[in-house]
Amino acid sequence: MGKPAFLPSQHDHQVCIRQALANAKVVCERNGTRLTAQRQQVLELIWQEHRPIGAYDLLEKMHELGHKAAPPTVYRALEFLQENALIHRIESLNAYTGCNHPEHPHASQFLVCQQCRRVAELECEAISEQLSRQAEAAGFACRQQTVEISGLCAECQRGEHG
Amino acid sequence: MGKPAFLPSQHDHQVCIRQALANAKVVCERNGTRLTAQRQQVLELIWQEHRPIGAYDLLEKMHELGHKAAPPTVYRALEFLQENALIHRIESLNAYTGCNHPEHPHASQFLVCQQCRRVAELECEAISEQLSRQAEAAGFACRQQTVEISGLCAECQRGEHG
DNA sequence: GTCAAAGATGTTATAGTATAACGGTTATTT
DNA sequence: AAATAACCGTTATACTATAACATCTTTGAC
Ligand SMILES: [Zn+2]
Ligand SMILES: [Zn+2]
Ligand SMILES: [Zn+2]
Ligand SMILES: [Zn+2]
Repeated sequence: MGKPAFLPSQHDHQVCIRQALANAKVVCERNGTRLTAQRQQVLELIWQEHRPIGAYDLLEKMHELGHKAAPPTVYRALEFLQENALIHRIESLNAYTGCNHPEHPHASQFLVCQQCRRVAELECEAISEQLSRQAEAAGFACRQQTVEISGLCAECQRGEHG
Repeated sequence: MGKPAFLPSQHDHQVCIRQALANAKVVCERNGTRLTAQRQQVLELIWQEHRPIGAYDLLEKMHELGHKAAPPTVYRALEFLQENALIHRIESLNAYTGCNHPEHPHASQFLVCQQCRRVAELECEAISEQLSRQAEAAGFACRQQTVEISGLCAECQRGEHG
């Protein structure tokens, strides 16, 4: 039994952040890409919570930290982080969230809570393979999967988030 | 064996359009909603091709037809058509496409060709149920599924679209 | 038929998301 | 050190979507 998809609200999130940064360094080293201070800052801001965050909210947080950046700055960092599989874009929210297992390629499925807006990343091969199979049955060559499920997380079903 | 997911480029698309309009009338009647001239025009424009179309492209087409509309006009029509399950929004494209079976509720999966930009709508219960099951296993109450697969359709794999 | 309520549309302005283009700086390689 | 490539700053602009308020139309009750 692995980790639950949604970690409890009260988990030690500093561990998540530290792990994410450590992973990022390894991944970039392996990829021969540069995790510059700016890119790392954006990644850290994304990992502040298990909630996707929009580009302009990131921008605002950077301003609060005294880093006067313009939109292209944050979009470039986002592009880099996506290319290095360190973050995912949640299409249904126009927002970005940290990847849980950036060290290996994978197709994810996202559970998006409509109440608390937290996101959980599933990595269910049965689903991704079934999708690929159905696509191939239609003669379609699958390149990328976007799977996002909206609903209510367990805590929100119990009314723990108002 | 039902229809193929992607109809051949050369099929008689007038049949698709007529069928879509006939379906729309039935659905709205049943729902007690009004398919006004404007809403019908937007639906027709969406059904001009099996390609998702953006709101502002719709707007432009309406202008070409002499209908001087502003963005809220088209967005309202899109909202109505979505509420009546006559169209779907493709999140990964910010675009809209006609629904193939608006007469019954369903969870769809979309195949989006990156080359010719056509879209096919699958309605595979095995997939939607497996997604629901996985979500529930994580304690998540599933309300809506967004499943979009990017890749190459059969014709484009054969180089038929440049 | 009249009238009130609800629904639909028109209009203007603005919010939110993303990229183009160009120039300058920093890091890496030769 | 010079050449190259990668990265970053800056300005402007494109693209997507909604807020707010006025007007018109349809519907249903009386
Ligand atoms: Zn955490
Ligand atoms: Zn929640
Ligand atoms: Zn057709
Ligand atoms: Zn194609």
